[in-house]
Amino acid sequence: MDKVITTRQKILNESALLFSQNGYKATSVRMIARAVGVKESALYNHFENKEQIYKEVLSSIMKPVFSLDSSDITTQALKGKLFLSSFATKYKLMTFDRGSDESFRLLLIELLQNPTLREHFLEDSHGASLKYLSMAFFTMMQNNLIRSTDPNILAYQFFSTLFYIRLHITLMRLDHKNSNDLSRLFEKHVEAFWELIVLS
Amino acid sequence: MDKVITTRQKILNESALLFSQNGYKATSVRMIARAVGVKESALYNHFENKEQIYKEVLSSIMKPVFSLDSSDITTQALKGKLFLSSFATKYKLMTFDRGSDESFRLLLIELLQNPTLREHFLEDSHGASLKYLSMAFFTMMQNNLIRSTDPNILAYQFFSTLFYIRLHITLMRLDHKNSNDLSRLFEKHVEAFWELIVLS
DNA sequence: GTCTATATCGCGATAGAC
DNA sequence: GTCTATCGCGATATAGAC
Repeated sequence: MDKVITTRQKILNESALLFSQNGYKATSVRMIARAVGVKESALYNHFENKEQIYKEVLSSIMKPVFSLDSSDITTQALKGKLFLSSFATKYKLMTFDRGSDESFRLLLIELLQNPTLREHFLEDSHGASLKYLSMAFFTMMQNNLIRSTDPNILAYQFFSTLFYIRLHITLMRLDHKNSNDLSRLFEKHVEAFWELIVLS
Repeated sequence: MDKVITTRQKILNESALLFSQNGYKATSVRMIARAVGVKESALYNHFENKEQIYKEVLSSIMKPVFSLDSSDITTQALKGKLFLSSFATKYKLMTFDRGSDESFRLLLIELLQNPTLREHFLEDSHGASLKYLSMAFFTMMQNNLIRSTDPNILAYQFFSTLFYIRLHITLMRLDHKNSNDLSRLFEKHVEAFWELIVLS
């Protein structure tokens, strides 16, 4: 049982929440210390300064952009609708992960203000997913599973809807509004999308 | 010719840019004054305080969520692909409007941090557009222009891609990267989407 | 309507006792 | 590793001369 939450870990937890709510500048060291339950000066025993706390929070958030294994993508893609379904489910799980709202909020804010992170996002989360989906759609076309069209556009359309659902859900949850109806959008999206592209 | 830019107007212009770049808290009155070319104290002849500047900037940005005329939506929808095309073009024009990047950036940041604005957005920009598109798709289905499916999902998919393209373009432009290729995504999206839904 | 000068406050960070 | 106390700075905002 490593349920022992160290002060250092508590600082990171509370900071993540506060940074996502207010942004970097508007979150003060005082607020963090207060949330953690120690004095400001105590924070400096665990981190060099405010910026280091922020950087660690950010890096912990950037990681779990879920992994895409391109090695057996052909095999995967041949499953057709099941492939899309499983992709969407991974995305959905990520959306409902604990702390996901804060992560997503912080990611978006940083995306709009931090050039470095912007580059990472466009290459990793966005770029990798699109490439992965494009390949899958291309494979499906070659095997006459789906209609022939531009696989890049298809990937863009499929992915952008997932992203938008996630944004929508996050916004609702920030106000503690019920997002059950929205959560079913993931499945509905896959269902409807497949019906549109499938060769029958 | 009302090309006379008053100090007051210049304050609003420069503030909009700075707020969108840094957020509210991280933008100082000093920075604004400097950008405008006056001393800080002079700002207070035009606005009560920093917050009032911000509020005015925000309200000027919220307005131009482009207008949707639902009165003749049936007539419009019967045009089929042309309808989607014109909707996407309106969205595209908005994206490439002068100052649009800053507006969009500020809108998104506020969306994530300001509950009031969140509600407005979900009802106005998002809600109204989806309702509008749903009605259009429903009409198209009734008139056997497109395949029969859930018009709400269709609207969601069509709109979310437009939104994502806009986000993508905005992110590129923030780094002064070329967005010409991306701008053609609007048309490609309409083209591909129509091909998927059209009844042939 | 702009300036200089200043008041007051909250910020990030450090020193040193325990 | 936490505390109290404090420093120096930059923030918002105001007073009053021009």
